[in-house]
Amino acid sequence: MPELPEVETVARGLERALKGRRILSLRLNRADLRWPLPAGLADAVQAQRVVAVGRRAKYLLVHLEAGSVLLAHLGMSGRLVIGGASGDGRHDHVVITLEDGVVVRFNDARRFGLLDYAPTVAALESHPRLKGLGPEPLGNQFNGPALAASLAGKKTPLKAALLDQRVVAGLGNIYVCESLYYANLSPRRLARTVTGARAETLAQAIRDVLQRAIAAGGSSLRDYVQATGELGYFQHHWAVYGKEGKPCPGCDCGKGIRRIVQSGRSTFYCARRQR
DNA sequence: CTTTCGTCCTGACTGC
DNA sequence: TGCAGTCAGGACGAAA
Repeated sequence: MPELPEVETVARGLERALKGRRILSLRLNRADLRWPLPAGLADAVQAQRVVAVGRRAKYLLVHLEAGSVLLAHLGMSGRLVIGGASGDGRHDHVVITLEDGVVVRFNDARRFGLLDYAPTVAALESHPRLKGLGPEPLGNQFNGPALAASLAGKKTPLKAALLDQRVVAGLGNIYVCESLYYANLSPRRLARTVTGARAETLAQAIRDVLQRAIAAGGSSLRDYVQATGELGYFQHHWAVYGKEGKPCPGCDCGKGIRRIVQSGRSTFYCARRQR
């Protein structure tokens, strides 16, 4: 489940493999992707050199020399596999061939992911998929007061608010659970009650959790480039996510980590520590 | 306007 | 061993 740290890790690995290389072709293998490729995408990227690979929220941004940008979202199961075929190739929906024999496959069994395109960097800002996204949690715009302002008046549970990409961009179920744990805040708390020092603590917890995860992902970059496409981020150790019934690592309450369902998604938390 | 909910998709897992 | 059933989740659009 790629969230911000995983996408950041992929972006760094991709940049290392693609930067400076020219795209020779982009081939679509199946027409029934959930979000069809933009018309003319293959022609638009043809013969373009990759100048950089970046990230906005959970979107990968492949910057091309003409100033255009190829966007990729990995959804739940999406991967960008560098090199050999991924598995039996059944889910290699898009294959991009570059100079020097470099091949990137957009492989996505569940097809929740997507590719998109912005003709210019200026258009990127107002691209339908990026417009309306909240601040980057690791950027300068994100801090306690900004987070409190976004949560002000919100009657939804804090958990749901943090999953809203308009509030803060790039968090998914895992890192929301982890951040709330380290901030000692209950996922059930009304979002609008998070102000002042609480918002400051939460903003800092979000940044810390993400930075630690990126650091861990960075150490497995070598694995990422392998033909298997494995990222290694499944080996992350979480404090609460997926830990139902396990002891809370931060207190001796004995009741352990609880799992509840909010908005149809699992939430993991310590009911004693998180208030 | 805000908020909630259903939809999509299939591999991995559970239980009989 | 086999098979049916359940679960996971991001983005989006419809409904409330």
